[in-house]
Amino acid sequence: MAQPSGEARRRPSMDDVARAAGVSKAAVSKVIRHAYGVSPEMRDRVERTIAELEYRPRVAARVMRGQSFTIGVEIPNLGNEFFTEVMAGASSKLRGSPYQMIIAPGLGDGRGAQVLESLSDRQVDGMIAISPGVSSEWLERLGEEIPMVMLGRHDRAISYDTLTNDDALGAELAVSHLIERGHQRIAHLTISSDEESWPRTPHGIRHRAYIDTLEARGLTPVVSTCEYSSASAYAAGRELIASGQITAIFVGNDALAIEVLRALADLDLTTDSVAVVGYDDIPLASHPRISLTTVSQFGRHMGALAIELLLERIVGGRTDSRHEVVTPELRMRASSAAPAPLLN
Amino acid sequence: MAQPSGEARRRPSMDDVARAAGVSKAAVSKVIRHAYGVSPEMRDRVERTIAELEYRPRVAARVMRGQSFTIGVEIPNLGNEFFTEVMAGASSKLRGSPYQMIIAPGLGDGRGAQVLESLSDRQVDGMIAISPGVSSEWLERLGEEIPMVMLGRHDRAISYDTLTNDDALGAELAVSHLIERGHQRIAHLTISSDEESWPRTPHGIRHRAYIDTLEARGLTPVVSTCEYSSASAYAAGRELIASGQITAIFVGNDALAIEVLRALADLDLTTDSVAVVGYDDIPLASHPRISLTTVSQFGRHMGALAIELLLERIVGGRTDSRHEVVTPELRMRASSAAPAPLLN
DNA sequence: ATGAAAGCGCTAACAG
DNA sequence: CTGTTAGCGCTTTCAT
Repeated sequence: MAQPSGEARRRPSMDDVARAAGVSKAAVSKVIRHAYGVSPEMRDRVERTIAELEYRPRVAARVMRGQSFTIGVEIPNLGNEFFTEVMAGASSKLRGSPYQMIIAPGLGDGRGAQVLESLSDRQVDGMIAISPGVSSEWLERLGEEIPMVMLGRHDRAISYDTLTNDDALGAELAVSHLIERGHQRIAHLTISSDEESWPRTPHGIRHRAYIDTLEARGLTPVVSTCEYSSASAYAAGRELIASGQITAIFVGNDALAIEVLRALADLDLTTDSVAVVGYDDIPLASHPRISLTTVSQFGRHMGALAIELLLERIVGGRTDSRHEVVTPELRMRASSAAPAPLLN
Repeated sequence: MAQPSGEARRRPSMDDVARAAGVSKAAVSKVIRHAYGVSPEMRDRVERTIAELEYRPRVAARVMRGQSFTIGVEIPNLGNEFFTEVMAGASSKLRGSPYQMIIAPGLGDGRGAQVLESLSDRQVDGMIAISPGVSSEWLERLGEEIPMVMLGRHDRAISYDTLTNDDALGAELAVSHLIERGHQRIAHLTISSDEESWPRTPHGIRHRAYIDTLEARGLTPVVSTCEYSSASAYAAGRELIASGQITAIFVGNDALAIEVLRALADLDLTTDSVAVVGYDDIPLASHPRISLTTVSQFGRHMGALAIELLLERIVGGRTDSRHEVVTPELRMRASSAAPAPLLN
């Protein structure tokens, strides 16, 4: 049975293995790194001892001299299925590689930099992040220290890679679709952020494209903003619906759009009264009970692609930056029916 | 502007700070650890230099001597909202503490131990995990090395804490509710696992309670199992519904229940034909389009509680184990209507 | 092919 | 109150 707890057992070190196997630490090190210069017999002996002692190298000690074999991923919000899809894509791409992924959840509001710093303090071999609210100057400096790929940033960085979808196209697809369905009074619900970075964030670009598409058709934009929370999206959506002035809402992303559907239902309305279109195509959007028209940006694929780019830097040694853009696609579902007569 | 990329800048070390400030490393160390024995002037000078050089201690070097100020969390599946709720609760509890949380996503099937090991290799100061598929002997050994709290394990461990909800009660609440609603032919859709551990996993216990509750009322159990995936749950749910032999399904958790709702809708049926009850009360369950009757086990609260238990060990030095049980509550919603006449 | 030794950046005794 | 010193467990030249 287990020993009395509290007496923390010390785990074996490389020295213990070396001693037990009657070889040098260097030999053990070579064996675990699959490095050259070890005879089959030695390898065998060492591996046997490692198994016997259940030895596992400590990452920290390893990091002091070499790599951590760790990829850090910063994710602003665990509750948004789009992000978890990206993680899933990344995770599956990493399978079979010696790299392990750790996720650092965001701290909300403008604290994205803190999370990136803490990942860097851990000396991950590379990182993937989704941090719209960090200045590109700051990121450029971080990118010089550590391989990095940023998702959803439209800046042409030189020290790190970016991976986005064509947000302008996606928003245009969404809005054009509503117009083609016959909608004239289309609102946009988006996430507010600071004036400074806003125009280059995904939401800022979608917003711009929404405005442009409407104006090109001579229609009037109606913009409402909310914070990045279910409650805020619900409230803003409800207000928009209750105004009775619109027949459709293009929402900044699916997670928020689903809150708008909630508000709609709470007002005893359906998407036949007010059409709703989202962005991301999270798995839930295809659920028949939700059936949300949306724009797919292929989250899983983006996650996998991000890992590819990162490994090109880490393993392949690439140092020039790449900027990949994924082409989004419209997913037509039941939430974007043709407009009913205006409520008032 | 940024330097040419590729020329990775070396980040300053404690030595650099000491040199620049004209003091010893020890002094710098004391300042960043807020340790005793530093004069205000020295503290001031060092802090100024730290800010100037933008110095941040490297976690790895720190770990070699002391703590990592990191809490590792193992989560089997990022896509399940219940788990992300637990994370959110944990994360909010950690705010303001010097500890940072990192999440290691599960690798699927029986590879839970691997993730725990890799967290331990990183020498996190403590860890929280949801690993039903790991033997308790193995966990006891790990618990002797590192403070640990396990969620959803019903074993009375001695080297680690456990935190569960009363799964037997929860399942009984769910099944009794269906019986009271008038259902007689109630199926159970659950997640299969190895014979060995199954009876002590949350799903095993819910299954047992389901059987017992039905039999106590003289009703016949109908059990279907699936794997931990949307597709598998969908298929199993669809088959159960198509059989036409049941009027209600108690599903092992909400994520799977939502797939059953999907199958139901795809068969052009509603919960008026086949009632559905889940487990967990994820945020989506309360969405009016879903309105899933379920059993709440207060995920956010559990996450926060897990951190509390862990900090008692890490900071407070507690070494005896605690085993907390949360009392679940039924959440009645529209998905558990009274039964319609049998289909065949 | 193998091992000895230096050192990564920090913390913790211990001296002064 | 401050600085010196000895490691923590690895990787990596560099001899042998």
